[in-house]
Amino acid sequence: MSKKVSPPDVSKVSDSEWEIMHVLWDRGIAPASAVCDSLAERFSWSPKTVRTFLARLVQKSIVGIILKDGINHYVPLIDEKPAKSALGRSFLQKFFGGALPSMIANFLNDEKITTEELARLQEVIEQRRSEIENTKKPKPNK
Amino acid sequence: MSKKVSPPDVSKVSDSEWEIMHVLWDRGIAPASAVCDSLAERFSWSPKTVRTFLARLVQKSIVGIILKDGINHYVPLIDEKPAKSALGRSFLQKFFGGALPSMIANFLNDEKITTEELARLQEVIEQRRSEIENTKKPKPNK
DNA sequence: GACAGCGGACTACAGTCGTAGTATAATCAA
DNA sequence: TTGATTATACTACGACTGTAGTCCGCTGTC
Repeated sequence: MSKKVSPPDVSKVSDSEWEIMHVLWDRGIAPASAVCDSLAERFSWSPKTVRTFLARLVQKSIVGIILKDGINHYVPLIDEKPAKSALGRSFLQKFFGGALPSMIANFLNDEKITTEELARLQEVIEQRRSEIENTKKPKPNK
Repeated sequence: MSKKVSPPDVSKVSDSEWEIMHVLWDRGIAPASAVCDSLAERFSWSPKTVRTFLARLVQKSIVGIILKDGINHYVPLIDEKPAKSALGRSFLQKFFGGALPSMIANFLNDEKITTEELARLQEVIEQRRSEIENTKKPKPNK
């Protein structure tokens, strides 16, 4: 019956741990050494440090371990999109009282944004809008 | 000469401290007791706790103290919009590689968003778009 | 078969955060 | 004036974070 033991809570994940998650989401599964390699480009963390983060993520049930060829391989236990959505919602709530347009306006205001990007934004929104329209009344009259 | 001693760094402010900032931004200036009152609606923090947060914000040069009528009044030393922008950019960078459309799409996807909100979003974007158009060529031909 | 290195589990340690308690000085009420 | 309240400053303390170090067992190499 898929009883939820302890629903992984994204709010427990620290900044550095998210960096680990990005790598794991990218690779799907990876041994610690590969995670270290991926991060080496952007951070100068000791492998020990990376392993500590991995261990903490495992403890938090955000990452799982699969033993393969005698060494630990790490896999994300939470999906990327839902996690980002949750974080986004939380951020939105915390700083803009949950009002998406208000947040967007803030982003648009001080960003050096191009009209092309704005056009892309409008596309995205327009598309979503029509999606909603279609699901709202799948068949106009049955 | 307005020499910047230590530029207040928004990344140093913790979650709880931001709640204090919201109140101070709202009120402009307030004694600790008023801050406590404002927060009492949404949190059950002891006044001691609130004062600790205030003190920490002062130490971080995010909030200033003005002595008035013999008691401390607290004032924000950073503006609301720039602070939120900085936080927004940082969030955007951390989770969406800085790609605004990508973030927006994420928000739109799993939110129970209304067509009204989408319409408002389009308005905001359209407005920003025409603003850019106008600044780009203030006078079509001079 | 003894040592060098790698991976893994456990330990360390200072700084930050959430959440107050204590001590002290000034203030108000009776 | 004395006792109660309040404001301010200082202290406390456990959990979480960043950043490793230690110890131990296995493996491959002379």
